Amino acid sequence: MSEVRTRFAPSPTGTLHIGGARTALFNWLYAMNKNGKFYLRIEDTDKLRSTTEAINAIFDGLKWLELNWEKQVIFQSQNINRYKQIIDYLLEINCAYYCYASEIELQRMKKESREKGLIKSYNGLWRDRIPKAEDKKIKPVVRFKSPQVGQTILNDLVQGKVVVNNNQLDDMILLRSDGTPTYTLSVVVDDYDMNISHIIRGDDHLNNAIRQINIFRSLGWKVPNFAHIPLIHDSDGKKLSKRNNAVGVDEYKNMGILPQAMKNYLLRLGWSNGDDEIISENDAINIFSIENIRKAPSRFDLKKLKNINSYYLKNTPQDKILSCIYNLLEKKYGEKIIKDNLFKLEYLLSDIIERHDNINDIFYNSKFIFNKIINLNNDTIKIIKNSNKKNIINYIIQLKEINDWNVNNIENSAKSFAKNNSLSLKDIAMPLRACITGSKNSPNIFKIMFILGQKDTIKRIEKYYL
RNA sequence: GACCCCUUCGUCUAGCGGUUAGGACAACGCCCUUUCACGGCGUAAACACGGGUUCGAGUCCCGUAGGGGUCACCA
Repeated sequence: MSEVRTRFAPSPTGTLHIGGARTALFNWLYAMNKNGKFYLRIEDTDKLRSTTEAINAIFDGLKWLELNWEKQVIFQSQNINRYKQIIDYLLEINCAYYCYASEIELQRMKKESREKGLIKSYNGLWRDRIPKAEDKKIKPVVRFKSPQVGQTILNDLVQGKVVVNNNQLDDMILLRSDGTPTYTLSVVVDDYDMNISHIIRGDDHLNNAIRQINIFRSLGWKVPNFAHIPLIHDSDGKKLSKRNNAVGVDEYKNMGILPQAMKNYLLRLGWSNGDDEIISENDAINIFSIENIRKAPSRFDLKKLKNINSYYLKNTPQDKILSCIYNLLEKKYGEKIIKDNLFKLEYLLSDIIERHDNINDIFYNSKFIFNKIINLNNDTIKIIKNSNKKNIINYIIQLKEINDWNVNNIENSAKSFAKNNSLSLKDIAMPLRACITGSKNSPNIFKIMFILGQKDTIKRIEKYYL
């Protein structure tokens, strides 16, 4: 069997779209599964819309997801001459022709066919026509001679057998009037030149596949395997749009999602292996199969992504998570403050991770460790206001008497104080939490007091109780 | 409108002719508990509809309805 080669071929018009990321993932997994190769091709034939920022965004997104592509990246803009050469050949073998139809004529044709309920918008006017001198005032396009009788059959690896009557096929444009080749043609040429064995892409390309198959055949080239995967929808069942959704992978990165979680989530969207939910990268490579891709589109669910993220957060080595947070801390605090207090974060990290489902929240809820001054919010103001001041002041005295400052002693002191004063532990713990962390939620407050140290702890309490 | 594709709990899905229709997320409840989480236990929740085929249909076939995609000198 020949080598499996897949490709991800985005057009660089924005960020790496989440749907594109999944397409890339599937292509990558399939190639890895078959011990094949995964290529990246930038479809930048539309120079107006393609930007270098967008190209870099694609690189960055794929790198973040660790979907490694073959070193050689193909840029379609660099293959223009090759495409033209193929178009010339198609012209030569009478599989393509010049079309001199004017814009007005084209519009009329389109209108007519709409009225008749036809799918074609071009009626083949110039198929067998020889241009007169006056026709040549118009810069022609080159059109493909689509077969007009019979059927074109696509045996799609996901969609199954798709049959289209050829009388519905348009003579699509291969070369624009400005002399640049179109997507439909470039894709075919590149996929052939790159020796792509499996084309895995969104099913919005399903109709294109039928047309492209005919180009492959005209050229006498072997038609690759197609797998058209369903699109990802938003929570309303519509195509994901920027308007209501975070659509770029960079947005999820900034949200504090781990790439492993993103990949795991994307993998399970439309693909499954029994009841497996958490799938390691190695397992994914081993068990991935196109047969298990569903045909129906699936909706994007941020809650589930976050749930998976929290799983990966808990199961990723802590130093890795620490380095993610470190980047955020560095922007907020100087290096010195971080250095002096990092051991405290390290001590509390697993307790903090347990409480949150993304890096940002972990960072946000670690700030009390580094902040010199603890500010209160509405919740904590209320807690302190409703607490018994005298009790806390008395408790501070007891705190000062602790000789061996460790978690057990601190906790026991609070418990015995509560007991001796007929209070519940909550009556002590909550006010402490409020003035020590500035929040009504936190990890075990006694662990926090321990790692902050006796002096700082008492200082923080006294700020609001003296 | 035409063509193509799709349809199991709210969501992601298992199921490949005989199941009390399973799991996960979310929701809700209880337990644990200094808070929030984690964890544990539990509740509620689905085969779009109508015809066939069959002893038997979520599973096969045909309609209907609904949803999606495509109909560019964009990719």
